[in-house]
Amino acid sequence: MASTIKDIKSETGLALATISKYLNGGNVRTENREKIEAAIKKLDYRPNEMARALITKKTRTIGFVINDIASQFSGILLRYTGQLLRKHGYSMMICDSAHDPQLEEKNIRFCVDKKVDGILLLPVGMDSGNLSSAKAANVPVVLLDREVPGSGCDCITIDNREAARRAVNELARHGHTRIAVIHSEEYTGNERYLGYLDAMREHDLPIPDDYIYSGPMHSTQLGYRGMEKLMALEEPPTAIMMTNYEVSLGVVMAMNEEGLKCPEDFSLLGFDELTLALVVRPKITVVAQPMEEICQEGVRLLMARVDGETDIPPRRISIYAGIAPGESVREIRTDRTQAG
Amino acid sequence: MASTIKDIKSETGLALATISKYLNGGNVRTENREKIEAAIKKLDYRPNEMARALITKKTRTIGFVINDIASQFSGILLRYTGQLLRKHGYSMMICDSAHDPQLEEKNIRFCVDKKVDGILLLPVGMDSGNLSSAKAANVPVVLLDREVPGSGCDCITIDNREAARRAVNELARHGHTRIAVIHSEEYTGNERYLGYLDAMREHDLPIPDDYIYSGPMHSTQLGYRGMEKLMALEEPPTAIMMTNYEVSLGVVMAMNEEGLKCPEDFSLLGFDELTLALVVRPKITVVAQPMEEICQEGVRLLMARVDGETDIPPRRISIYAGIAPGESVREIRTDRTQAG
DNA sequence: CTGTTAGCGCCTTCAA
DNA sequence: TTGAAGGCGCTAACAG
Repeated sequence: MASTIKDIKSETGLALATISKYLNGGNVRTENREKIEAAIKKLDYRPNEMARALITKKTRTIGFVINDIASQFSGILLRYTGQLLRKHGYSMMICDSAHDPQLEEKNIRFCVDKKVDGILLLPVGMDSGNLSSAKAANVPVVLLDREVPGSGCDCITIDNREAARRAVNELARHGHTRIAVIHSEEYTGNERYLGYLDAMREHDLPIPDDYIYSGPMHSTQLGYRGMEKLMALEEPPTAIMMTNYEVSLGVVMAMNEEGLKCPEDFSLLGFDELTLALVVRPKITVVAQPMEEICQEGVRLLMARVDGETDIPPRRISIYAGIAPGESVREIRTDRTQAG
Repeated sequence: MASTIKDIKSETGLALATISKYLNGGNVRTENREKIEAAIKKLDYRPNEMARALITKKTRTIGFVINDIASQFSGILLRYTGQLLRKHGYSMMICDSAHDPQLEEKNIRFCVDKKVDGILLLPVGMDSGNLSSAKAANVPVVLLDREVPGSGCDCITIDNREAARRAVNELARHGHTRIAVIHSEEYTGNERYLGYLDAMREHDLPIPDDYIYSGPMHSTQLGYRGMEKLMALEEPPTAIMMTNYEVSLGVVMAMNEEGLKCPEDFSLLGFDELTLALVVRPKITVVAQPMEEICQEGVRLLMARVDGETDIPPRRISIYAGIAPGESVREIRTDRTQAG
């Protein structure tokens, strides 16, 4: 058995309240403080967090419910967030929703049951019903990377639609007119698809149905399947906009298997500056999400809510995401395909 | 305020014990059960896990303390482990040590303070002192992927040394005699380095100091720096053994920057069948770690310990890791370099 | 099967 | 500043 505050009591002969006050940073006579400190060291005493939380109703723990822990993007977000929370004296409890909305609901409930002080959520879907347990228990939730309509939560995203629009503009500026998109129907995938449409209309470019490939969620498979289709087209596109990192992986795999090269055969434009952008040659041009900033803002807002800020209505913070240039977009001079 | 068991009491008029028994799966008169269930639904009652854990001393939560949450290998391990634990009715609390042994010590202590029932540890270093808080609190720990000498814990690893030996044999079989290694001084890096030495001696191959590049820990930087050095050698190796995934990333990046190709300029052999092995052409030959099996065994052993198995001495389970062939190793016919 | 009675380990009034 | 007493929400003996 671990030692308890009572053991400290019998060791020092002091009253429980005195010891408790010391533990919580109160003023105690120097003489007694030394006694207590000695006893703590001797008995290797550690306060029981459960008992403490039972009374104070604070665990100094934040739950991070994440859509897909196996994705690289998640890993980096979690790394930053963990560091930031630690600076605030908070610990982090991570739960993986594995792309499953029902699991997400369970995870949120689990965090609430574990009495976390707040939740960071990178949501799987768009269903604000998943948040009901947190709402009922008055646990503040901050959304990261994706919005959930009607959630009433603070939310940090990048300017997805606008960034996608700028990216596709880049393709048009290089003379591309046959531009395809592979996107998911998730929040980010859809926003980026809308940005693609914005840019295409802006430049008065044709948008054949064949040039739009979509699936329920971002995955390597989605990119792979989409690229297979696009390559098989009678009049294939010259450029492809890939709405997320995993999709990009799939596209590159499909091209590899066909022995096709970028940018000679296809110009590519993706999202996120992760492994792929570092190791594949030529380097792929991507929209680079400022992940550290997303985490900073998210933690800042959540800490404010946890500290009792309750009167302020939900905020939506949109962070600018720039384009990190690579060599995956070639110049097209005439209407016909031609090496750049 | 959330409702408590007392609210159920006043709602139903039953005694606390009856309700408690129902909650814990005991037999209750049908009539009362229906009353309780109705009250629970009406008040949206959820048992307070803290109060419950305070008495039972069981949280049904496992802590997973991981060396580097940003690595892909970790992400996949966490995904599998979370699924397996869930099947056992356990939840998982993930803590990132970010390659920092001191943080690892804090993380383990944090898990112990949070009263987890057991800990899965993918350790940063070799210091069993980090485990003292778990030892003192009698919290079982199972080591994953890496051993910690003197830890007295169950441990699941692959046959690192043997797998590396087999891998280097493969290089020798293709006629390579000038084989270099880039390794870390961490447990896995070192074991794999020993396997390299085994194979080199077995084939009576020279091991110039220049062909061995090492650093304190696995990182992209280590691979990048190492490859820079190897490429600059007067008599460079023809093949390179990379002792982990991040190292491989760095090596490929360095080769890309010099415009060198695999396998024409260098034959490569790595570890882990992750993104790199999927998207880089030619495909890189790697030692493929059976990650799912590692997790299964780890969870199995930990569950046994948690269920009170205390008399059995620590077990070391070593899992066979095979080679997933790619096209990154070319054939060498004569002593001189020659395209395969 | 049900109800009563003690606590789990700690914090927080109060009075001294 | 200190000590005694009560209670956070729940479970685990008992006795009925």
